Amino acid sequence: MHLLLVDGSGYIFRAFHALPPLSRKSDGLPVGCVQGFCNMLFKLTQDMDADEAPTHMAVIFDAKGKTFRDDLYPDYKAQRPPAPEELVPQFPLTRSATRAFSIPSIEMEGWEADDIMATYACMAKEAGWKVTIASSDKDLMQLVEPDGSIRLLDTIPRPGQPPLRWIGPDEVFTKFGVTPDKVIDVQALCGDSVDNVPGVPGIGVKTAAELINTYGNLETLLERAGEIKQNARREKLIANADLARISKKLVTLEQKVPVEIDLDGLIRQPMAPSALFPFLKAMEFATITKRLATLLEANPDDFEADPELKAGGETPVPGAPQKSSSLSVAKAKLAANVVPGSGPARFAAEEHARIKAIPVNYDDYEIVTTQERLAAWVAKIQDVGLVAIDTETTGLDPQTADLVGICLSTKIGEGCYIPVGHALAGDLLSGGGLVEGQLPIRDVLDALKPLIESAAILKIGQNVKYDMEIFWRYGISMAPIDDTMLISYALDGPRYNGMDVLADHWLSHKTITFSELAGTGKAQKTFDQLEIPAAARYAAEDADITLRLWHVLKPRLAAENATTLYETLERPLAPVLARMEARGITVDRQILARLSGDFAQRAAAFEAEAYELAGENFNLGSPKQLGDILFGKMGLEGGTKTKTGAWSTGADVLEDLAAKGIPLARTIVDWRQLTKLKGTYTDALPTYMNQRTGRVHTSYSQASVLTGRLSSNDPNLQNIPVRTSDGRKIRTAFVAAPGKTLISADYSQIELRVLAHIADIQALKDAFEEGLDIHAMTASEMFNVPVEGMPSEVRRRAKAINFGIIYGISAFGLANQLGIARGEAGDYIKTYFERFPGIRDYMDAQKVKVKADGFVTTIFGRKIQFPNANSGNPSERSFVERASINAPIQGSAADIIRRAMIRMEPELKKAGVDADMLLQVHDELIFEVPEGTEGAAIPVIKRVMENAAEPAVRLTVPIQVDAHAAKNWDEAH
DNA sequence: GCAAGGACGTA
DNA sequence: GTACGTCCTTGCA
Repeated sequence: MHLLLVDGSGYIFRAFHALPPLSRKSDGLPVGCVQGFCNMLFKLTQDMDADEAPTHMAVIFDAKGKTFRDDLYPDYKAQRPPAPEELVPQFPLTRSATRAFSIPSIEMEGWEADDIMATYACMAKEAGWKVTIASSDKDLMQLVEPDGSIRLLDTIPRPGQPPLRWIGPDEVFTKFGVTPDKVIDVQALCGDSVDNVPGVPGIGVKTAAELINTYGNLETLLERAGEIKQNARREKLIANADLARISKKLVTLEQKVPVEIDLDGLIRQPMAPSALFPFLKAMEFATITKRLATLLEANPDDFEADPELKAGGETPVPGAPQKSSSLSVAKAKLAANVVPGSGPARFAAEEHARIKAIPVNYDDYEIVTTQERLAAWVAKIQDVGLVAIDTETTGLDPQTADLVGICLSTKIGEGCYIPVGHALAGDLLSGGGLVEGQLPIRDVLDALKPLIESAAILKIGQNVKYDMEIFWRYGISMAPIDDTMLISYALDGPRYNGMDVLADHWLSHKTITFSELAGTGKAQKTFDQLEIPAAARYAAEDADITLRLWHVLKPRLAAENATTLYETLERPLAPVLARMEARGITVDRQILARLSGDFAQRAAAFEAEAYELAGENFNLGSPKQLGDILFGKMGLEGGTKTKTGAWSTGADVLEDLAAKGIPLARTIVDWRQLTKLKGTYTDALPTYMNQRTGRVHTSYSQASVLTGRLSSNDPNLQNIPVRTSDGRKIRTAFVAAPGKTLISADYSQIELRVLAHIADIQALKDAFEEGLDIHAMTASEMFNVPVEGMPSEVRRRAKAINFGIIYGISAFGLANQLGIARGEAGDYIKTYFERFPGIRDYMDAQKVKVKADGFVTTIFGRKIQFPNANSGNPSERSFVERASINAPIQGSAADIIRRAMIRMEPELKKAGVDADMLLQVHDELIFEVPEGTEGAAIPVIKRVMENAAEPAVRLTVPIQVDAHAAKNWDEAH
């Protein structure tokens, strides 16, 4: 891995003096630095590609406003004159240029670009990467590493010198007379007149280097200053020791900036003509446009100049002066870049309108059946550098379905289908033959494999995890990818899941449905049984529509500030989940079979008993029949109705009846438990065992939960019983493979900790800091009883209240949960709010926010939308209030474990630990490791999970993970 | 054959 | 009181 950081702000200032001035022809806007900047980006990527191509890249800018250095030393950078007028409009333009080149542009309020670069360099170094910083700023020289793993690259053009000049340890020594690690000590002494760092008056670089080399470091020097022979020098040092110390703080770069995008988010993206040329055209940079057109094999004439940026662009800005110089108009317009409805948002809206207007024409799709046409498609994909791709298979389970065809699209309106597995009709015995005219599957995969695995070609899909797993079974690793389903999820949540819904909503296009093609129910055909021409229309449409959706949705990420979420929390997780699904977990069939028998017998006994008690036979599984018997025939009191008017026979109702001495109620409860365990688990799980792997492979849905959690299905392995002893027996059937051991690692009280952090509740934070029993502590605070010897009932109530808080408490709900009166529950809540007043503030803030904005957010910026926050229906409204209180808590915890999962595999690898992540259950991760290595694996797993929030968010509560190893899940948990 | 409702397993 | 997925029955086609 190789990270390239570009010092954007540093470049602009230096280029301004080094480059000849240049004005845009049509309106005289000064753009010299912008052009130099574009040339530099182009040159950097070209020259470095030839050598050691950076795999990750970002341009870092200074943000406006104060930094910690201003507090440290109010005169810091005080003498700096205001930026020249010609430079001002070029600041935002260089940011636009960065985005046009598809490079992340990063700036953070309160931090200088240097600190952000130091942080990333430090992160990359820790990860064992190479780092190049494109800057010649001497303040960055302290980051240079003696082994060359971090180097600077001077990119300012200078006559008679090569365009790019490396700055390594030798160059640093030439400049400062010391090794890079001592640069800050030298700077502390000699100061810096440009930044107004004081240093020790009268000491320059030479003297400073001499002193530091003699005494080793600044502190030692200051301590032993009295030993210095030269009078003047000695007195100056003693008198100004504090100034030197402050200076050191000023020049020392912060390496722990809480950056929002982690390293993975900086992965290099291919340049997109649709982003690049509108910008370059608006700037009227002819030469570089031509060079990039050649490089990308794109036609700039296909693109219009960005209307926001082009000379005399239309968009009037509210409040902007009507008549003004072109310069101030440009300034005003650029400021409007951040206003919704302009800049990126406008671009996204225009793209949407443009794409939506292109009709779908099924006749334009191609069926590829010859090597020549296959080769032509391969060439086309290589040219364009991106491809929408979709696999058609014999089923929905990526671990068993076989490939039937592949569809591709590189340009909207075009698409092809490559059939490889359509089967001849016929009975089962004569099956196995393929329809003639299809290319051999091996030939097709051999031709496509280099593309699918090429780092230079972006694969775009809808629910790519599925295709990834299919291709993996054919020996192909799909990367890099973009997923329209995940982009949509990052933007809009699970609202428009599914390509048919996305196409309908964004493109107003109704796609061919699979049922239309293959029928429904038992008679539904599998894809291999379809006629190729019909299959091709459906399949090629999928690829074409996916590409259209990508063009519509991707620009919205930047426009709606969801890029970080998508790049750090969604896109990198998909391959991790794909691998977990592919691994599966071993389930002991015999244990389940024995349990099924046991449960069946005991259920039958309860069934007979129920008939006896009811005085008649009826279907115990029918709530309707049961309700009629209990509240009709037996005439019991206290029955409640469900919303459809049926008798309610839930477990809580039956428990109440049982307590009143109705034995039938207890019998039903027991029967239900056993049949539930049998039907949903012990009978069902064996049917999910994969013939090929002998394991059970769940499927995770990454994009269907409102709060950002995952969900698991087919089978759902996130609701395997644990609360009852019969239920836990099912967990003993989840076992480690021979020679392996399972590890279960779970977050302790993660949601309460997240609540303590978000709502800033000092009492809760202190309790977690001290490692107290949080429910007992709550009980002690609320009921004024000591934790020592606390009755379990008291603790139980406090626990229920804590959970209630997380769920957006109501007196009604708490009363139900605890079986107490509404009034009493209301008193509890009141007491709680009095003891922890911050909680009420948090809750009120969420309610206000959801009504005003229609969404709330997690600490990582995930938006959770509530479209009916202002519903006219009061119960719906209070439902949204409770959900808006819960969502940031549940969602932030979900984001934390997602981050842990994304980092887990590389960190295990780095630590030399062989461990396979198998399952996720919201706050728990299950691993499989070779027997005897659990001692090595557990500390790494705990470290990654406990530090998962950083560096994006520094939590103000400790995070605790408990991990255990055992042969089965029950014992490991 | 399918959708809705009820019930219940998990965090 | 939050967030899910699955099984079963029921009622309508």
